[in-house]
Amino acid sequence: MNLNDIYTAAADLIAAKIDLPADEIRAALVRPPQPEMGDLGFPCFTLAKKLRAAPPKIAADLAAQISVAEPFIKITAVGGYVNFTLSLAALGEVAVAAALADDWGEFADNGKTVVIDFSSPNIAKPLAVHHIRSTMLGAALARLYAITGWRVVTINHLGDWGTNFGQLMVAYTRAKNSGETPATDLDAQLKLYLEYHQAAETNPALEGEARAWFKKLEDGDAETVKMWKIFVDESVKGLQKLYDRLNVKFDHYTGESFFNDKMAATQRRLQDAGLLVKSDGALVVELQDVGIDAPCLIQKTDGATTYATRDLAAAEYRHHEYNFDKCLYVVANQQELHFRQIFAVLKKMGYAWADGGEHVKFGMLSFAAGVFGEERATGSTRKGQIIFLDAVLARAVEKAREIIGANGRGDEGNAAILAEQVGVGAVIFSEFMQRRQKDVIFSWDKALNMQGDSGPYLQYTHARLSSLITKSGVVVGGGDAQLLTSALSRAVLLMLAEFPRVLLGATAENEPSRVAEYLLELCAVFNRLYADKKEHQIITDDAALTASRIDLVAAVRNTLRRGLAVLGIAAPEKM
RNA sequence: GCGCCCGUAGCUCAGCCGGAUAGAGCACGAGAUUUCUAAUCUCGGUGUCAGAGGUUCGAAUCCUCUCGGGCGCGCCA
Repeated sequence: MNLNDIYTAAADLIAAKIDLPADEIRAALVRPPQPEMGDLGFPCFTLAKKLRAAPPKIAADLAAQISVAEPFIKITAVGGYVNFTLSLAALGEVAVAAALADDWGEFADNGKTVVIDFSSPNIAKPLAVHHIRSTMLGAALARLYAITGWRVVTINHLGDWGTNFGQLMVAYTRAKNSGETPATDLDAQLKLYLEYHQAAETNPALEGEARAWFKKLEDGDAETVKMWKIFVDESVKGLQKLYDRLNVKFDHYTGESFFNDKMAATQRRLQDAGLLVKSDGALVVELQDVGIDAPCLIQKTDGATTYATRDLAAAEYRHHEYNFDKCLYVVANQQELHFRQIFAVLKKMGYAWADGGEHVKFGMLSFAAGVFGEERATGSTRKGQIIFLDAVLARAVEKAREIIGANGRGDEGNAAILAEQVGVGAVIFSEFMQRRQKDVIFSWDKALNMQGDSGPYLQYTHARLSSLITKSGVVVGGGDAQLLTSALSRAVLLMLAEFPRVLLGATAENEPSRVAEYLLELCAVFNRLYADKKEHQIITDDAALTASRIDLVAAVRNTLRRGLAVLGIAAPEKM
C-alpha cells in the first residue's frame, strides 16, 4: 500500500455515496491546512448547485453516511470539506515500512527509454560556474527517471568541432615555433586559448590562420586530425575529473564531431521530403505554417551546414540507436527557438517520435554586484568575468574544512573526505534552490551557504540520525508505528509518505528542485521533533517505544539518503 | 515589431493542472545545551501576491490587456 492507494480508497468511499466518477473525486482531494482537521480533504463546493444544498450541509451528510474503516479512523465534516484521518497502522505502512524497505511500490520498470542530453560544454575550456546548471539538472533528471522506472541514456553533446580548435592550433604552433613544447592538458588548453585571444587583438591575421587550421581539420589532414584528437581526449580527461567530483556520469560522449559524417544523409532526407527552400542563397525549412515565423537554416550560403542540421542528424541518430520515448535537451532558455524549430522540422520529416523531444530549459546565470566590480555582471569571458567551477568547489571545501575544524567533531582521518563531501554538497545544492526556469544570480554567499536551507543542513541531519541509530543499538525494523502518537510524529509520517509522489512529480515536471524542497521540509519537521527532548527523546527506557522511534528515525534517514543521492549529494554518516 | 521566460516579505525563493487563515531560509532581535551531534531548535511578519479588467461559489494560481526585468528572432554554436 502507498499513499496513492489511500487517495483511491477515500475517493471510492465518496463515489459510493454521490454521483461522481471516482477518479474525478480523487483528483479533487486536497491536504487540509491544519493537521487536526485530518490528512485528506474533499471539497464539496462543486456539488452545491447539483444537490441544491449548502456545501457544509453536503459535507456533513456525506461524513455521516460514510462508515469509518481502515485505512481511516475518522471521517468528519469541516466547513465545506469532508476530511479523512488516517490510522497510524496505515501511516506506518505507507511511511515507515516503505522507507525502511527502500521500496514504495510505485516504481516498477515502465519499459520506456529516455535520452538526456546535458552539460555539453565546449572543449578546451574548463567548466565555469554557469555549467553547473545544465550539468546538475541533467544528472539529477537522469537519476529521477531511473528511479521512477525508465531506462536512461545520458549523453554529453560536447562542443568539439569548430573554429575554436583552429584558434588553439594557432597558439600551439606559435608556442612551438618559439622553442617551447606546450602541454596539451585542459589547463594548458585554456592558457593557449587565452594566449590566442590576446595575440589576436593586435594581430587580426591570426583569425585567418585559425580558420585555415579548421579547414585543414575538416579536410581530414592526418596531422591536424591527430592534434585535434589529442586536444579532445585531454579535454574530456580534464572534464571527467570534475564530473567525478559532482557524481555525474555519461553513457556517451558523442559530441558535435560525431555527427560530421551523418549530416549529408539528413540533408538528403530533408531534400527528398521537399522541405528545403532556397532563401538568400541559403537553404531553409519554412515553419510559418506551424506557427514559427523564423525559418530553420539548414545550409549556409557558402554551402556549410549549421548546428540545426547537426541537431537534426543527432536526433535521428539517437532515435535510431536508442528508440527513445523521450529525448530531453537540458539547455538554457536562449535556445528555446532553436529547439522549437528542430522539433517542428523533425515533425515535418514525418517522424512521429519528434513529439518525444523536449527542451528542458533553464534560466540564465549572472553575477551579483560585488562579484565583478560594483555592478551586476553578465559574465563576459572577454571582460575576464569568469569563475571556474573547480574554483567554487575549492572555496566551498575550504570553508567546510574550517567549520569542521572549529566544531572539533570531525574524526581526524576523515576530515578531508568530509570537507569534500560537504563543500561540494553545498555547491550542488545551491543549484537546486530554485525552480530551473528562474534566472540565477551567482553570489559566493549563496554558493557556499552551509546554514539554514542548504546541502550541509540535510547532510548534518542525515549524520545525526545515522549516529543516533548506531548509538541506540536497536535493530531497525522492530518497531510499531502505532506507538508514534504525537502530532509531531504524525507530521513526520505524513511527510515520509509523500516521498514517492514527490519523485514522480519532480520527474513529470523535469524539476529536481522539488526534491530539494521536499528534503528541506522533511528535515525541518523531523528536527522539530528531535529538538523536543521532553516529549520525543528517541532512546528511552521503554524498549518498544525506542524501537518504534528508531524505526521512524531510520525511515527519515533512508529517505534523506535516497533524496540526496538523486541530487548527487553525499550523505555522510558523521559530521 | 513578433516569440519565450520571469515579477510573491528588506534579500533569495516556495506556493501557480483554482480550494479552508499566503509560507520558508537569509538578515535583524531575544532565547534554548548537567540527558540522543548547536552545521540545530524556539519566539518575533500590517506582504497593493507588479497593475487593471474578466471567468468562478471561490483567483497568488485560469483568460485578456498594461508595466517592469531577462533572453531570442538565418549564415556563431
